Amino acid sequence: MFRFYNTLSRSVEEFRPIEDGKVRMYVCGPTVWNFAHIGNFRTFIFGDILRRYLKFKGYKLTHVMNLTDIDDRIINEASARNISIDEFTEPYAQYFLEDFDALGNERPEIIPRATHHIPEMIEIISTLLANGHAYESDGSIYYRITAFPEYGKLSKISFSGNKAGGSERIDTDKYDKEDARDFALWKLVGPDDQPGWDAPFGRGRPGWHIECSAMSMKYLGETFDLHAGGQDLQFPHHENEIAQSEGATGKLFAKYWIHSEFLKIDDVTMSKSKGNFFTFRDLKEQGYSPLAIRYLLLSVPYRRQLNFTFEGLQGAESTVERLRSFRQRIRESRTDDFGVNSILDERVGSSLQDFEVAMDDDLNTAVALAAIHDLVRDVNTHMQAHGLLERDQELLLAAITKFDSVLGIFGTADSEILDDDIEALIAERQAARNNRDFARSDEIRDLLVEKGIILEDTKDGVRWKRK
RNA sequence: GGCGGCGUAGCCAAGUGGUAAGGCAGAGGUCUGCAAAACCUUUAUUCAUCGGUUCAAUUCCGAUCGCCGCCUCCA
Repeated sequence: MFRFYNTLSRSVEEFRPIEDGKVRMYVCGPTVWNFAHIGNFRTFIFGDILRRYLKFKGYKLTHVMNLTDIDDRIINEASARNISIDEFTEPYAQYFLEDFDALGNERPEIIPRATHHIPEMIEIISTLLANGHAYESDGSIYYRITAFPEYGKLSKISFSGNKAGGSERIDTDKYDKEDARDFALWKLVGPDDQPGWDAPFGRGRPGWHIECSAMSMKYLGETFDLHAGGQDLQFPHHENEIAQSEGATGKLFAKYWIHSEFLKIDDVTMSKSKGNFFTFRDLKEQGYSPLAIRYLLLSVPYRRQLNFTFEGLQGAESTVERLRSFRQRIRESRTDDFGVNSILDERVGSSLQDFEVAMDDDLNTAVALAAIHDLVRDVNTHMQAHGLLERDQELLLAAITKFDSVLGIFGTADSEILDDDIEALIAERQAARNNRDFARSDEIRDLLVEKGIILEDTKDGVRWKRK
């Protein structure tokens, strides 16, 4: 049973896809020209974990994540440089995707760009105009919220009593709209030399929400299973997507909505306006590893606001290292005996079960990680006393692979091959140690550290790992 | 003003109506030429405060204090 909190119903629900065994999900991606900060990546990492876990559960997946390229600044900048939007955004998209990959995320099946879907947007807007959910004013097209009584069902925002201490924006909007809440679907572009697209209802640019309606429905159908994104997108972005899509089709847009919480930095919310945000690359340049960053970001369940501190990141670094060492130790452990050790057999089984129960419970990554840590500790203790049997080794490596197919925190396996000169150095050091020439032996050890190889002497002989 | 979240050890945090997961850091120990790794032991009579309900509350209810988010095209 896989349960999670559905923003739409505001309750924890059992997950039932519309079509048996098949899940269609949409995640709102970043605006390409923004350099995604580390908080953005928490949302994408949880999108990735959701994706991986659905696969873990055996669902066939179609996962769409857009890269928004229709921001006014992008259009204007590309135009000013006299290059296409694609030419302008490509380097930024690549930059983002490099970070996305480096953090261990699997690429979604489809990563569409808004500017390639203008006809689909125009089609929805035309439908909305035809059925009375939209109207023209001063050449622009607006959504008619009064025509969609369910407006606000996702965010539960009431417009009746929220004016006093809140936004002035709604009342002072300069456009001539029927209702203050109405939002733009298509913004008129006046002179022909301004960048814009031709539409039956005039030359213009799409509004800020229509792209996600157009692309999600194009690739996933008019009704699909999951829609995810950062918590801040809940209103107005996702609310407006619902209004547009359901206004046009008359059908349910997305069955489940999942919003991930923000990050705090040393107890203060990270935001552009506060200027306290780091990008992934900032942290990487400071020497933190992608795995540790990923670990830290996913160590707190997605609906909790994680307090990001450098102390915590340092801790994540240690934890990840311990997990990797564990896997390497298992892989390298000697397995002279054959047979089944029933104690470990059961232990591994219960651990996998604990892991799955935790993930089933609204993707509780904190508890899922605890299941892994418990296993690591118990196996270490066991190994210390009894060593491993071949069967144990297989079981454990398979379990780790299974955990990691969901979390992606163990990283790729270290290369098993060392250069000949490093092999020679290790051998020379062993010889020196055997002669109790510890000065030379330590000298070689330091030398190898410089080359990124860390040696550890164990009772089974020397072990190495890459830094 | 409207809607929502949070306050648990030095830090990050899970969690439940029956008496506190896990990680990091710290301390002591085993092992080691040293180191590293690993392992063992240890660190909250207590879960913001005050009331209430209950045989029993950190967990439910109320109040108070503190912090945060959205309502403003930052995930």
